[in-house]
Amino acid sequence: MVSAKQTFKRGAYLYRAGEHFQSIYAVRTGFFKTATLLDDGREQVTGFHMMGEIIGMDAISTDIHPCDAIALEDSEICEIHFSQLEQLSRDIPTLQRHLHRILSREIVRDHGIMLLLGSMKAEERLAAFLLNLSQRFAARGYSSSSFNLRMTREEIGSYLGLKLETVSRTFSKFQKDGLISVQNRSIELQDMVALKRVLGQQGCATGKNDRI
Amino acid sequence: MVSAKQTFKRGAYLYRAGEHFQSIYAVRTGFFKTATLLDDGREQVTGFHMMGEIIGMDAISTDIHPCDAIALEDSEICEIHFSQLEQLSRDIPTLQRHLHRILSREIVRDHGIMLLLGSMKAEERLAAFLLNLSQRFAARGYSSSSFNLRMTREEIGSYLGLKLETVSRTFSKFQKDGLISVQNRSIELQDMVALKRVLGQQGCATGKNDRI
DNA sequence: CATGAATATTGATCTAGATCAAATCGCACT
DNA sequence: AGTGCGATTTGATCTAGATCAATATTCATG
Repeated sequence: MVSAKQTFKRGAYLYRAGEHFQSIYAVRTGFFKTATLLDDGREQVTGFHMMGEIIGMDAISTDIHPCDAIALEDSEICEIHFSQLEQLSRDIPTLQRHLHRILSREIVRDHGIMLLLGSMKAEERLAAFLLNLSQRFAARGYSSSSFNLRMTREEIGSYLGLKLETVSRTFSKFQKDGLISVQNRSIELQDMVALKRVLGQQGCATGKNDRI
Repeated sequence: MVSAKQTFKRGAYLYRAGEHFQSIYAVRTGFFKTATLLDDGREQVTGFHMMGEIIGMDAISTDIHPCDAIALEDSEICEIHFSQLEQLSRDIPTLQRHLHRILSREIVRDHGIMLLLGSMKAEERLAAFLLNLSQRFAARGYSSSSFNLRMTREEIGSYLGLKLETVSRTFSKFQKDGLISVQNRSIELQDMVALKRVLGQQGCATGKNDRI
């Protein structure tokens, strides 16, 4: 069911929008983005995916991938043949339950982003984004306060519903205020409490910084 | 597995955020909204649900409902006991596949809203919203051009990431331009082609008007 | 190592939509 | 039918973030 690891160079497509669906993919190492190409040529980023996360579940409904998945750094993935997974999960209830939880978790994650896009302002969105990355790195045994962004300001902006200039300016402001230290793609969270306070300040989902 | 129909008066809760998860629900008649109550008391609407649609799938991942589900008019629902559904879907591959498609469709739907919230402007969002409702009514055998909104301007705004005044103003503008006719909750789409053109105009997901 | 193309920063200005405010309308309930 | 509250509309103003623009930095490539 799970095929051997495959490697993808930075910039390589794991799959493309429109391709037939056959498998979901587990990121083993590296970093991916998923994105939809809009008619006018711009792209909308729908997610960033790191080690241990599953991509491709949005294709189950139509058997066609609705978005592209692109490696943001050299990466390894495990292909999971979906009908074999379904077959197996018929015999192993625990696996079945696990699959359903993973599908549902994706829905919850998306609701969190809808919340962010629908009700937070720029600083809150960036703070939520950084804290979410931090927490995911921490869960994988990496530093929660110091990491490298794998994506451009434009990709962050697309994901958060902001323009790249706004992303850049907000990073600069956070740095000026001593919340973080940025130089290019390298980020250090210097005052996580204050970052959480940015999130929690006004008219938004407080305390729910695991929302993304 | 499927219990007898239950009825809910307008305003009644089908379930509340924080409650233990046991079942998903199929809307038989009527109209529901799902919403998360934010810490500051405001609510973020995450979806509107009509006849034939399934609610509650976001609770599978944690066994706790992350949002409220509230009837917007007198409604009937069918409760589907989820572990019984899982049990049954082990024996009936077609059912299993169907369940997976439904879960995945919810993910795709959410990605559509993320797209809308992240890259469309007010008029485009409203046009997408109206066309989506229209298409869902049509699919159920109701008029695609004339229907009643079950929700307030504020709820529409919360769903679309707009303030209620903006929703109202945009409806008025559409009416002035002859695209629709509104009086209170009753809507008539008078020029669907033009509405689609609003959607498809600038820097947004054109032609993908089934996106919501 | 040089060169050019992405990527990022920063400033100046503009605008869509938020906010504040005030009528008006419509519906539920006595 | 009257009453009162929530929902809606519309106007006036304000502002966060978009847009336009110029420069600086980083990185891939021959």
